[in-house]
Order: sequence, then C-alpha cells, then structure tokens
Amino acid sequence: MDRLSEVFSALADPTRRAILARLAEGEATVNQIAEPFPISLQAVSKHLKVLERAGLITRGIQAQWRPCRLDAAPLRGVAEWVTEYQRFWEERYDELGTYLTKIQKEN
Amino acid sequence: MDRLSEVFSALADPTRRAILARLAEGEATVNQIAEPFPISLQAVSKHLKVLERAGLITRGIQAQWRPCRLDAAPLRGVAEWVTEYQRFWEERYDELGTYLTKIQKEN
DNA sequence: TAGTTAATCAACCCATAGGTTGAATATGCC
DNA sequence: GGCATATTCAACCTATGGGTTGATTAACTA
Repeated sequence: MDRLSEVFSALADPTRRAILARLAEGEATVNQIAEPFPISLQAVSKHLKVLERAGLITRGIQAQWRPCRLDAAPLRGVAEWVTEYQRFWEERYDELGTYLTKIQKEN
Repeated sequence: MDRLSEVFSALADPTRRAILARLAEGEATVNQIAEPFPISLQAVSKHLKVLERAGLITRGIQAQWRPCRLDAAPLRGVAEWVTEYQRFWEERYDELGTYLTKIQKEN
C-alpha cells in the first residue's frame, strides 16, 4: 500500500486519532495510552502497530516499557494533499461573496 | 461511523483519490470516470457510492447519466484536523533551525 | 416495439480490520 | 531464583472492503 493510503487508513479510526491526540500531549507507554479506552490492551497494541507502520508514531525501549512518541511528519503529506483541494471549498465562499456583493449593488 | 472517520476512510484508497482528482477537472459520468481504471464499472460504481456517503461527491440525474461533481466541503474538516498537528511537524524544523544556528555560532 | 446504452443491484469470493482470550517473553524487584 | 509488571504473540471470530460476474432497471433511438 502506498504511504498516503496507509496514513489515511490509519487516521480513519477514532481510537487511533484519540491515541494521536493523547501523544500530542507527550510521550506515553502502552498501558498509559490504553487506560482510557474500553478495549483490551492487546487491541490498543494493534492500533499502535498500525500507527507505527504509517510512520505516525515511533517507539522507544526503556526496560519493559515501550514509550510511544508522536511523529507528525506523515501528516505533512496529508496537509499537502488536502491543500490541492482547498480552492474547491473556498470557491463556494467566493461564489457566496460574489453573490452577496452583486445583490448588494442591485438593491 | 463518525463523519471524519468516513472521510478519512474514503480517502484511504488510491482509486478514490484518483476519482476525486478527475472530478477536480470537472463533472463526469460514471462511464467517463471508470474509463481509465483497470477495474469493472461496478467496482467504480461502488467507489462512487463510498465517496457519496462521505459527502465528497454529489450526483445529478440527466437522462440515463448520473453526472458526478466534486464536493470538497468535507475536506475542510480534514484540513482543520490536520492543522491541529501542524506545529508538530514544523517544530522539527524549528529544532533543526535552532541546532543549525547553534553549531554555526560554535564554529 | 425492439434494441442499445448507462448505471445499479445482487450474489458471491477472498483478504483484511478490529476485536477477543490465553500464552509467551522480557525486565525489574525481593 | 521466583514473582509481579509491561508488552507482544498467536489463534480465533465476525464484519467489512474491494473485487468479480450476471441480472435488472431506466432512458434514449431506430
């Protein structure tokens, strides 16, 4: 699978996005990450593996802990991709703006 | 499934992203969209349904044709989400910048 | 009315995703 | 060495995704 697909796919799960949000506040171990979720530790471990494969997190080794860190680098690619379409959602506002200016002049 | 997940999920397929790129150049019918792809028309039809459910395209009715139009609105949500993490990939550059400035002063 | 074209529906196949439970592997602590 | 803790591995289950082929629906055309 290509990188962008892998990243989008990793982001398509709310649990994984929540994990990223958690890691945005700082490094955390698997148990710490898993704590707020109503799923098993193993399930969280799997999510972490998906995030790791997508390059969104990196993992260290400290004794029996595997501290996870956010790596936002792949999100740059997402930002670049989405920027290509920016004009399409702004256009709408431009059109609205044009329309409002037009009726303003007319009345 | 929440909207953001649905959108990310829809974007996680290269064929679907290619369809969006095609529609960025203008409206097209299902057959026109399907033409460049090495998969069946039905498969493309399914992809279009996924994109439609995610709100990324809208479809009209003109005789037996179903012209598809890009609707980039949901991508705003993606842009907003990813922007939250922007500082994390920029930080890295800041750190690099700081580092470069530092060694420059040192030598 | 019959035939062609556009698109969808339906049934099916296989691989993968997300979850489970239970066992295994390290590592630190007495 | 023996035990607790942190994490992963393995096997399994079920649902879904992306693809196929064949049949169906709807609209134009001769």
